[in-house]
Amino acid sequence: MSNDDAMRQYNIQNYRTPDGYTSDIAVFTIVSEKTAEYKPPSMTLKLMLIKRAKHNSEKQFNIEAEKWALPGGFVQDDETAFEAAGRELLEETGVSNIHLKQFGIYDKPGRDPRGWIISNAHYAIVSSQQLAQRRADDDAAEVALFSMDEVYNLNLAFDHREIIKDAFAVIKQDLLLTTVARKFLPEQFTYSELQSVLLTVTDDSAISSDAGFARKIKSLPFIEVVEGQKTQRTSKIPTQLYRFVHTDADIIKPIYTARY
Amino acid sequence: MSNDDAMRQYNIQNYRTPDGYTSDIAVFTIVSEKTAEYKPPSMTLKLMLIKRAKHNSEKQFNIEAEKWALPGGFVQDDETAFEAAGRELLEETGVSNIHLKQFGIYDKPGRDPRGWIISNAHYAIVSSQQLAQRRADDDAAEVALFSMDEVYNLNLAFDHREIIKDAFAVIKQDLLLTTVARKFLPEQFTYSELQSVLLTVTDDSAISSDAGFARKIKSLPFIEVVEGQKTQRTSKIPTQLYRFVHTDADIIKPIYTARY
DNA sequence: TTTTTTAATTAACAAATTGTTAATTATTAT
DNA sequence: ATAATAATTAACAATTTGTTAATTAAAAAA
Repeated sequence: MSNDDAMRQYNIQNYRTPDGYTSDIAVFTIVSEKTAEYKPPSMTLKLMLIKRAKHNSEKQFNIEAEKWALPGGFVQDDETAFEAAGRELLEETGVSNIHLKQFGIYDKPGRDPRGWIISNAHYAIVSSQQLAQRRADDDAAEVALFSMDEVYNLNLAFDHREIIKDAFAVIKQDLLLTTVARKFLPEQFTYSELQSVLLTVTDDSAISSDAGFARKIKSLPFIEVVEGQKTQRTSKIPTQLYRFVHTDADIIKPIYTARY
Repeated sequence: MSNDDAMRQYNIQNYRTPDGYTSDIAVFTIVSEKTAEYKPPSMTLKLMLIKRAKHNSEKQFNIEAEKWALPGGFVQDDETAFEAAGRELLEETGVSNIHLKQFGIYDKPGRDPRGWIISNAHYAIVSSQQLAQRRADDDAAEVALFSMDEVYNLNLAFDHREIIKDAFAVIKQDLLLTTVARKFLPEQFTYSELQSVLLTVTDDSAISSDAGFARKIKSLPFIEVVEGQKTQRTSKIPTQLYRFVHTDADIIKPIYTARY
């Protein structure tokens, strides 16, 4: 029997099929507040949300209108949800070539009043400079950035509160267990800039200690000194620049061999 | 506008919707070969696969027949894929109350010749004792366990080669970065039993060193000594038993504070 | 009964790393 | 010239690791 035969055979079965497949994106950025010249920045991790418009482009009332929501939309039949996330991020914010990672599926029956709709959730890392050029599209009345604390006081659409909670947990974990922090930093960075990024998600004393972290960064196998490159953007004294080593293999340090 | 209105409005849109939503499960087990009395076991991580039958229960030719595949099936509209995974695992192997975790989505257009079918992949951890009582159902002609090496020589259905590759990477990571190893062990275990589980996915010398690991296990905050409990199942000399501490909070040890 | 064998455990100790506080450096601002 | 300050290094005790060897307790063999 050919696959076509099998397909026809499958079609006669009376399974109900999903009413839609959406791709949602938790867009993270780090807002770097420069308190003064020659000072390391103070960073805050923020999530971009859109306020769903009252009406859609055809002047009809929108579902879950006027609630805050993750950007996203329906996946087309010629693309993956990952590709859809990239496309929608471009439509929504005008940015491309963004770090994207799939992190969860939301498929609880009844989660979307429009029917059986499966949401595939991703997170994105966008620099605040890139986001500054964002533009709202038809469906998005308003765009804003919220800190972790602020998000939980909002009126959120669908099950986006749960998705956002998971997104924060995943980005926190990834920032500490992978080298994804590089996506929040320029190609070359100082120890205090990397430290600031990590301190947005942890208060580990081994990371917050300046002397300790400045000593440790030099022995990390996935970071290298950029010889002869210094900057004065974080202090009066010219400061050493570092970069992440290009490597595909990810580091796994077992919890069984760590110090406690 | 009510949600019902919005729903009607949505329905008139002409998006194509998926033709199916499936839940697949990578069932892992550790086969413990007892080489002799009073010896620690030698363990191998194995994946359970089913050989797709030539015909289905209605005597029709099966799609991707006679290839090896992950167990799984269509998600129903009144359940999540996670729940479907549990249900299918019960139908397929007769085991319930199994550790399950969602790890990936496979949605590339054309991945399934039957149409636009989205696969939600999970891994399960089942003891080999539980699997021993497995039973094949109508769709599964044959069931077998394969080591990581063996799997890659098989003729695998759909895109299951890719899913399995990811499943092995995820279970390896989880075994080393979480306490999920407990699911492969009895409630109380010796240091060498835990060590054997970990050595199925790593050759880290800090774990393979007996003296080192036996010393280290006593200082891990998520493992505790079971006072006064000893066993002789791994050696002539009565050996201390340990257990995982009950805790929900997961341990995150940054790669930035590890030793290299 | 004595000896051998073996996994678990402890001991021992040098080497490496960390935690911590203080000192030094290089530059800007006053 | 002096004060201020982030980065960096120094200093050193405390902790942890890597490593090898010794010890323990029970079973098996002689």
